[in-house]
Amino acid sequence: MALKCNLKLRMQFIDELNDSQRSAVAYNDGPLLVIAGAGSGKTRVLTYKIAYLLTQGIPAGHILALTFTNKAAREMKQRIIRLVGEDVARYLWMGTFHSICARMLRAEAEYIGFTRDFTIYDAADQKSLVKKIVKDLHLDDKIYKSGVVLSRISSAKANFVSPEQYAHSESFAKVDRLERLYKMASVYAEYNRRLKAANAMDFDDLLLYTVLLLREHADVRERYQQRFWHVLVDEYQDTNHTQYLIVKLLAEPQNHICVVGDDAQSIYSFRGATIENILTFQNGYQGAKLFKLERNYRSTQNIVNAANSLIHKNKGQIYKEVYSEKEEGERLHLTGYSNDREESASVARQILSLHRLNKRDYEDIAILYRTNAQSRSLEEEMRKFGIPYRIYGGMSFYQRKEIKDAIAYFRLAANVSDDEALERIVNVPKRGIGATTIARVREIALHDNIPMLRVMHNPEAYTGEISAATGRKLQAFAGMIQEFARQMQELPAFEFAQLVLNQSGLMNDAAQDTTAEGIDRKANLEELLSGVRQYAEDRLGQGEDTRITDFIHEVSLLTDQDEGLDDTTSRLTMMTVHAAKGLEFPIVFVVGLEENLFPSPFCQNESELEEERRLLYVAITRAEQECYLTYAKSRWKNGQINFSNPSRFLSDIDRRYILQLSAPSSEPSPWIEMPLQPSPSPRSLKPTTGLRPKTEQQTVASEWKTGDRIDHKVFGQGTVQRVYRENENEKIEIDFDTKGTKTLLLAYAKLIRI
DNA sequence: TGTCTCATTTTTTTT
DNA sequence: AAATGAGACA
Repeated sequence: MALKCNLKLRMQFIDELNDSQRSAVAYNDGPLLVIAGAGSGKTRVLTYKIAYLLTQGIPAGHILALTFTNKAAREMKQRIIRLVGEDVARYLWMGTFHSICARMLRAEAEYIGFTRDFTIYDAADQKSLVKKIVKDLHLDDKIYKSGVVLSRISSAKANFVSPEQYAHSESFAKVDRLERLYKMASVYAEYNRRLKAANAMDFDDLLLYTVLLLREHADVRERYQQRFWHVLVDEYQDTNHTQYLIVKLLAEPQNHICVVGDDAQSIYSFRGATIENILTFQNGYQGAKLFKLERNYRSTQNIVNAANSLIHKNKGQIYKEVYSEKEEGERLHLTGYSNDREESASVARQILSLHRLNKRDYEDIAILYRTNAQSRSLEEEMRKFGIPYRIYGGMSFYQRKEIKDAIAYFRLAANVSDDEALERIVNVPKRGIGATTIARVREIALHDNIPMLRVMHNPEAYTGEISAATGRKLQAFAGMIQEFARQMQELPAFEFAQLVLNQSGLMNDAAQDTTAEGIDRKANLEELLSGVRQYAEDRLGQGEDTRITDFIHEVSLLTDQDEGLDDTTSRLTMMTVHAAKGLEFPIVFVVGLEENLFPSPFCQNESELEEERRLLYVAITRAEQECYLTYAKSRWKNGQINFSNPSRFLSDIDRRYILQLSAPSSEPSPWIEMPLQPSPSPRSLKPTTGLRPKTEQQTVASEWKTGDRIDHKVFGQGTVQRVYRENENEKIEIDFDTKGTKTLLLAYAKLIRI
């Protein structure tokens, strides 16, 4: 068996690796730093490195590989399985820092004063907690804005700075003084205290507590050090100081460590990532060997050269000259438009033309932008032109209100101290427990230092503060949760989820609501149930029944990159540049290349500007064959028109590699007809966030009837032809006088009654 | 307590 | 343009 793998691998060594890649894979004499230029086969090196170690007889369970996304981990594992077979690769420790840390922390929870069912607070939980703290400490919420406070806390945690150290840190205090955040250290301390009281961690805590665990407990540390014979880290340029400490603690004392990264692609410093980790690697690991991968296998020469000319405007990087030996290729196309609508429309038109005339697959095309908000106008134009698309980011399934509510019930049953989950659902569906009551319960809980649920269990103890009538409601709720907590131990995940959705009234509440949203909510809850069932089935055969806690733990670490892409239609991809990291497409459009957008208006100092430049470098180097750059002279932003100049980065790119085009006329090219078929598939359309029913501004199809005159943002004025239902989505068919075409719009299409 | 209306704010990227 | 939050009122 081993021999067979060895042979197989050896053949692929010869076929698929170049000299530098091969040396990096086979080097086994100490710490290893691989600087891998864009498209130079970084993932391939890691994959082969791991496969190589496996064929050397290192058991999979002794190899730890840390990646940036769950998706990257999954894909790498698949590739390794293809090289060495599943039975060899199955036990690899492979995942994001966060998921691996969570796994260790749950196993060792009691060492750090948590239980193994601790909750991971998401961004919404964090925000609501910070708001409460700011209020309780009588601070001004205009100054202590939740976003600002959280980014300060996150930055402290990314640098492994405790609240005590924060209070004495001159560098943190200096920044805080500028923002008048004099009490930041107290807010941070209280925030941590309450997370711990709730048996909860935020994302940064997963890393931070792992360091504490390993540092404070020699027995645990040694156990893991003995488990991980080899530690490999992908995207090392985007790790923060806390992650550096984790890696160091795990890799010692043998330091069989291999990190791979590209300083030119470091784009997460806003999240605490520090390029220092890569720059000083050789100081931290004595005798570390450096390999550089400089040959780009992805893009044409023009694309690589253009990207190089851009990135060379940055100072302070590890010197490397990325080159391509592919064909010269087309120059980058640069086009300016008078406004964002024209930009979107022209991109859509060009994509339609690439598809129809050049026979390009939609799957081969991506549109990248700086901010998620830019997707909206692009989305409208794609629908107008009947181009199938997929948008990453924005609101995902697990962020929908009804799903978060359902999961909050699960969370509370699993962790009765989870006050954020409790506050979320204590009155959903309505139980007559209002804000005043909740505030009182919170106050008591805080004072007695117990979970809110405990207070609700025996309200008689607080007769002065809680009336008997209210007390009964609280007790009923607490009793229900207690019952859930009990059932959770006995029932398998799916049965439990079903029970909770029914007995909590969530499902019923959605079913009663016959508006389009109600129908959607019910469908989503059912989808959640089938998701739970699917999850449980996938894990069956491991012996035990899957519990709901396994499901929530997994879900709380999911990102929208990880969501099911089970449809097979060829679709155009739209995403932020950040989300595109690590991906590649034959054709890439980078839109919105303007001052005050890309680079972002928020960054003022030179180093932040350099990060934006690296971001554009990442964007351009996603392209294999063709790259289109666009900007608009004016753009809608916060309900206002903004005028701006082309991005300064455009002049950083050597003119030799750019083909500047004048904006085409806004009329459609004669050879491209408007599509006859309705474009969007229901799945790809997400309801607008926080859609409120029955307001004047937004409306749903069910509220329209045949003959209504309407005005649509894109299509202009028209008449409603008919309203009907299909696949749980209501559709409305409209005849637009101005265009003379019939078009289908989804229920959530934005319509204005005349 | 719940619902409706009006005013204010928004500044990016995400595990 | 749209989401959030505070205040009025039933």
